[in-house]
Amino acid sequence: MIQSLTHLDREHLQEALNRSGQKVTTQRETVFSVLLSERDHPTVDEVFNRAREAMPGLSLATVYNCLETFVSCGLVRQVNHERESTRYCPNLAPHAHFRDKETGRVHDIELPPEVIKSLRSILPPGFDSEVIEISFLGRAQGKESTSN
Amino acid sequence: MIQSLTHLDREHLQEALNRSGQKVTTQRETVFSVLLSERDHPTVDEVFNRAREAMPGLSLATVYNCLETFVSCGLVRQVNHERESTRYCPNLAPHAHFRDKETGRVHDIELPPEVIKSLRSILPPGFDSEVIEISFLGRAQGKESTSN
DNA sequence: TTGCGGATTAGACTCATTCTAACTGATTGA
DNA sequence: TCAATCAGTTAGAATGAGTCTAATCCGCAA
Repeated sequence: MIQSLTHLDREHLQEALNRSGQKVTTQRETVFSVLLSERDHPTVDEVFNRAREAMPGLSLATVYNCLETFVSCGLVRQVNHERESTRYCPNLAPHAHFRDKETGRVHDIELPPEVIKSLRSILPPGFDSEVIEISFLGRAQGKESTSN
Repeated sequence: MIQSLTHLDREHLQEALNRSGQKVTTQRETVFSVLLSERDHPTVDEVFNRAREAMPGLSLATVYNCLETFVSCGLVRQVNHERESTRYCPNLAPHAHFRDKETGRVHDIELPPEVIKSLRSILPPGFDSEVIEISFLGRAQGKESTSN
């Protein structure tokens, strides 16, 4: 079930869109609330299906557009695993991803600053990186939480 | 220009294929030597084009098959970046990848064991990972080497 | 109220990858 | 020696995530 946006989330959305000169639309609100309602790193298709419950006329292209918009204005992160469909994640804190081999589920793993620092330190001189992607593949026992 | 396999490399190939019950073929030798000749993380298409210089009849499907075979018997690693074409890398030592935003070139970054350890240590209890993928995105100045 | 520009839409298109089914060629064993 | 077998190869078709296109929609400002 999609929860509608809290006042705070709506503000967050509006602020980020305005900052990059884009508008708040009901489609964007709907897609954004899908991402916030169940933080399980859905694919475009999953977002599409969930969003249509609230907004039956919504088109797949729009979901692609909305998600791309969110990524470009820094509201949401893309998560890629091998060549599987791209997944989307509204957690902006620095974190790695853990992909459960068995369930396919993706968990967020908090990334302490000192680990980020030690990673940056392995870069030879002259290499300057803005983005570091870290993903684990393995098994997660117990833990039914979908994490975020 | 594709160099033909050294005696050692040919043995390496044979050993790995035999271990998983598969055969050495001239196609596999050709594709393997393409990977070793220029360690620049080529895409399937690049491998295909280079390999055809030495073996004009070679088909794309075979290149896919060979590379898949090498991956499955642990001779070669796949490198994925966002949703771009998969690249292939015959460096089996633990390493991260650095993708140059400007040139698109991929460099290998050595991964010291203590960094791997510190990464593993951020996993909560119950999470067990076999594979860790680390990729940097940024700019590499100077350094014309294609690294491996 | 009209016009403008951004957003949305359906459907066509792309292109990496996978699948399929036929063929090849080496090996086995009768 | 010949046929059977079987892994590997091949061309081309199929798949499917994602992108593009061109038409339409909608909200706002003149």
